[in-house]
Amino acid sequence: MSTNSKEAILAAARLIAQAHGYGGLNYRDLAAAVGIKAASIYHHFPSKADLAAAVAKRYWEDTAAELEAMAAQAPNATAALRRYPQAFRRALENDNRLCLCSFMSAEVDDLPDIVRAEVRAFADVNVAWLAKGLVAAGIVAPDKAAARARAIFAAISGAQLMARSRADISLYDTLVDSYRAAGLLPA
Amino acid sequence: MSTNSKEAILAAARLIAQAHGYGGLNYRDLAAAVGIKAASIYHHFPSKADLAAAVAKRYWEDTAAELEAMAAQAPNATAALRRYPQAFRRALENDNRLCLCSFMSAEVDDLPDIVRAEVRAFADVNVAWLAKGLVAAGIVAPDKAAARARAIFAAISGAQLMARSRADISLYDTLVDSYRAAGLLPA
DNA sequence: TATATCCTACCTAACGTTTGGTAGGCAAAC
DNA sequence: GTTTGCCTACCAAACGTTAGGTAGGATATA
Repeated sequence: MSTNSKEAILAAARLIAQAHGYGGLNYRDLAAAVGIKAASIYHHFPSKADLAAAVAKRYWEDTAAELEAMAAQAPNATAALRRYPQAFRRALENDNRLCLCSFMSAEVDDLPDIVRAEVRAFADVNVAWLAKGLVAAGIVAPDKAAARARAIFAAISGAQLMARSRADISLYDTLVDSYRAAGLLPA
Repeated sequence: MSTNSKEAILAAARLIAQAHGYGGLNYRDLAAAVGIKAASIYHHFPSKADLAAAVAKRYWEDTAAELEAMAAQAPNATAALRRYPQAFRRALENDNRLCLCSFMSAEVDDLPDIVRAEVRAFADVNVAWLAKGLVAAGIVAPDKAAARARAIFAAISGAQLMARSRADISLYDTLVDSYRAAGLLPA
């Protein structure tokens, strides 16, 4: 259980923070989820801020890898873009959880600086991937790609938030459909 | 200061919850903001859950009144719809705050039932107003108005969340512009 | 080969602080 | 003379964090 514990802490903390936020993440529950004692977490992370920053960093790194894999597997840029909402759907599928960085965006005033930086990196990763895809698919001109990418990211985040508040994953699907029908997402 | 204190508590609690959420709302800071002692809050509200429910209820009541006034003042339904994003912009203008119910939607797992019910009522109020306006403006058919209204509400919520995380109100404006350009909102 | 030293991973126990909430009193208003 | 509004003074529980210790494995020295 050498390096495994650190990874287990990271994974469990992510799940807790996706359901309860940074403020709702506490060492006793986290330790219990991992199967160790609260004080033992300090062997792996010097503080809650460092832990949360590591969790958020890992979160956007995993998301970046997932999006790259999605782009690589799709037959073309349009098909990859069409699958983008699936990435956010998975959090809802996973016990009605929220995107970690949506939750932390709400808590931004109470976040340590190092955590806030990682939360912003998550948005940057998403926007960059979307912008690249929008240009490759010929949907928008390169100079307008970033703005459209941000709009898609924000709208998808909002859809996930609303669906979560009702614990209704089909609501997420119909919201995505509405975005497509309205022309925000490629149909 | 008879009924005034109760109103002052309600108002101060709303501002705190819009910045720090339900979990971040605490009696000592709230009392300090009002200018009384923490224990005195219990004279007006029997518990934190009751206080938060009252705050959320007042929040959607105020929003409903504000939206009705907006509809009444606008020359037509399309003009009223165009002003909808202004309602959410005001929270950002007010020290980069978030919609109370967006924050609480994220915290939904940790909310007392009576609070959760009021949070959902807020979304219902917004969706109903939007749906009515969309039909009146002839933008969508009556049977599709609710779905489109939900999409607009979710997208605007997401835009506010993203803009808040960057403390950048101009980002909110460009997101709204993008929604208009894409066809989600009436241009 | 035996032993001394160090590191890793975790523990128990407690720290000071903050949390929501309670008990009881006191002054003014009705 | 009871109700209203707020107070002081607490409380138990939970919070992030620290101190100090233990068991076992790796490494270096004799």
